Amino acid sequence: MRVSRLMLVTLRDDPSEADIPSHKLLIRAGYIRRVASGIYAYLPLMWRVLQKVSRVVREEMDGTGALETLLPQLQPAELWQRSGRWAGYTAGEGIMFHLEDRQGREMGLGPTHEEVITYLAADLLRSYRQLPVNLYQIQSKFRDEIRPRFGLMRGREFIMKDAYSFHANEESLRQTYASMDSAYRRIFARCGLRAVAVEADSGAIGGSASQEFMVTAEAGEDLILASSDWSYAANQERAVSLAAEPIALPGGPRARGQGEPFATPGQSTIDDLCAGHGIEPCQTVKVLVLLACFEDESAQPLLVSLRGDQQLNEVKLTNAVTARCSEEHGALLDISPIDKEAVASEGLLPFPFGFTGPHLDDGLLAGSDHWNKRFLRLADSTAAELSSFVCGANSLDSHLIGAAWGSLCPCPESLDLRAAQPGDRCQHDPSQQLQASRGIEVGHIFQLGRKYSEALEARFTNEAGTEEALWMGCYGIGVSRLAQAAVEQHHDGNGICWPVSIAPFEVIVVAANWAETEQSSLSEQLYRSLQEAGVDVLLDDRSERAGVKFKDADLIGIPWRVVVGRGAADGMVELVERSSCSKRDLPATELLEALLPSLAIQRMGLSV
RNA sequence: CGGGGCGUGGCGCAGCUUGGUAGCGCGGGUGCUUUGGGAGCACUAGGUCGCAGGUUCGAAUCCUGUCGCCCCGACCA
Repeated sequence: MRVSRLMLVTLRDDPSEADIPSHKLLIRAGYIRRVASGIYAYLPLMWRVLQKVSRVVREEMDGTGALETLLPQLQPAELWQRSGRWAGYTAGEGIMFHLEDRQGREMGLGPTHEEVITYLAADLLRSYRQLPVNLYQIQSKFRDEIRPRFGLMRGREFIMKDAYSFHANEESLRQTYASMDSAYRRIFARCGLRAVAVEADSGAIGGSASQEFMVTAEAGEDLILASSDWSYAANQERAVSLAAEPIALPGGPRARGQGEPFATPGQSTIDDLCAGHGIEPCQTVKVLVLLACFEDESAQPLLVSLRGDQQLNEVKLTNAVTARCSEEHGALLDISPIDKEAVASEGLLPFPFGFTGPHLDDGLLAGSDHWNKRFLRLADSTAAELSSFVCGANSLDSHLIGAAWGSLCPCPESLDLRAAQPGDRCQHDPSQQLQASRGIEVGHIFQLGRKYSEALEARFTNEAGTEEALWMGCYGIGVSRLAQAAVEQHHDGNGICWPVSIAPFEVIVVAANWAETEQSSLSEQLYRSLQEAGVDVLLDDRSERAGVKFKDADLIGIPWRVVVGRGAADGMVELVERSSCSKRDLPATELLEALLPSLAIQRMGLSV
């Protein structure tokens, strides 16, 4: 390809719409253009990058025996209703674009394809003899993100590779999951990305085990907590850790564990309370009053007890509430704090906000119009383990000191609800501390189990001749996000430094002065011989000044530059490597033998 | 949705406080000179200042509404 024919439009200034380096560079270098919020056009250079990434993905997926397919993006609501996800994905903060067709039938634009693929599996998979199978596709996904961001990082339309596997038993699922894990590591390495695998929450997709692949980068949206040797790494929403040991409350339980009231006028926060009375936050139990809203329009008040120095992990809480209530009430749509206004509009007497204790009585809910009349009571284990503590007295301007579970009130169900923090001791090795780093999630693999196959009645006949639900896994890679993540990891002050394996072109031949016949004809000759050698080569045949061409070549990030300049008369050219800036002069006749071996190695990406 | 910010030639911005009919840099076109790190000079085209109302003799500027975009939180490949 010739640069003069490439519709290359580069920008000198950073675009105002972008903040992070990769987003700025992709726009400046003429790779993408925004069409609407979170919706981008992939210009010819970008499309070549995406095709190269896709090729790596295909090769590795095909290598595991997976089958490429293409599923509809327009999907009937019915399938989503059967899996129980329609309401969660369309109501409230749901992310599915949805519409009605001319007959009034509801449809959704696919944000993911578990429903469709399971529907097909139900139709096609009948016997254990057909299993396991793993189907994948590379196509655009649609998600009405609450906040699109950072160009291709979080778009509302983006390219994803999604795969779904079906198995006769859990062991087979684990094997495919493991082979996807290693395929993913090869894919990211081949694309030149430094990526790490971290434990993850399964989120709305559901299922049991799940692992995310993170490209480490400052601009990453996710917080990773990892031990210093990286033997443990997890997304913060999933991470577990050991909380600091509590300091025992002097005096232990008082008033037979009921706690002694003391006046705490206006001290409605942990900080105020502790500062006013010489108490440590870890000696207190704070009680969060929340409301969970469900698909069936029911609402469940929650009373969550946490040790005062700990923070709630909302993902863990959401999972806990879902596990306890979704069977009866459908999808959990939202959890939010209950405030004064909500209490009043529900026709209830005021709650003692700021002075709430875990013994708050269900009687407060008796007059409720819509809410469940009993609190769902949960406690983080750090709170449950306190032998005596300070907590709200459930009346204004008063707390209790020396309260104990059992005497004050029964200890609520105890589970892990706290957010792990950087600096916490690791569970697997208390001598190590968790450290924070940021990451861009480029892949996610799940063991789904039988959630979808049961909902959509995807069954097969096993060896014993009886029917059972298929075991499923699903495996995603954000292809367009991966491409931008590569820029985030590979750029410098002059522009992008693409890894050879996913660069739109591998080599650019730059004639310093196209008007000089010696330079232009030697350039043409090298261009042809590189093409014949199977190299993806770009020829800058523009009659721009050399400086402009060098700047553009650096900006768009072609890994190798061959400069045909003053030495052309003597048959000499200059070979420049973009990433290292290393330069060497050599006879044009030796270019191929100098370049091809390096290219052959670089095309394979990082060594795994 | 809550909080913050921004919409002015293709791109990046100034002008707005204190209303008087739009300017700078880059980019585009033509010509001459230049030619290895975003050239110089000259000429030139291109904007009803997001949109709709209102105030005013007069609005890019003041007021109201509305739309769009970006940033911080929940969502996720």
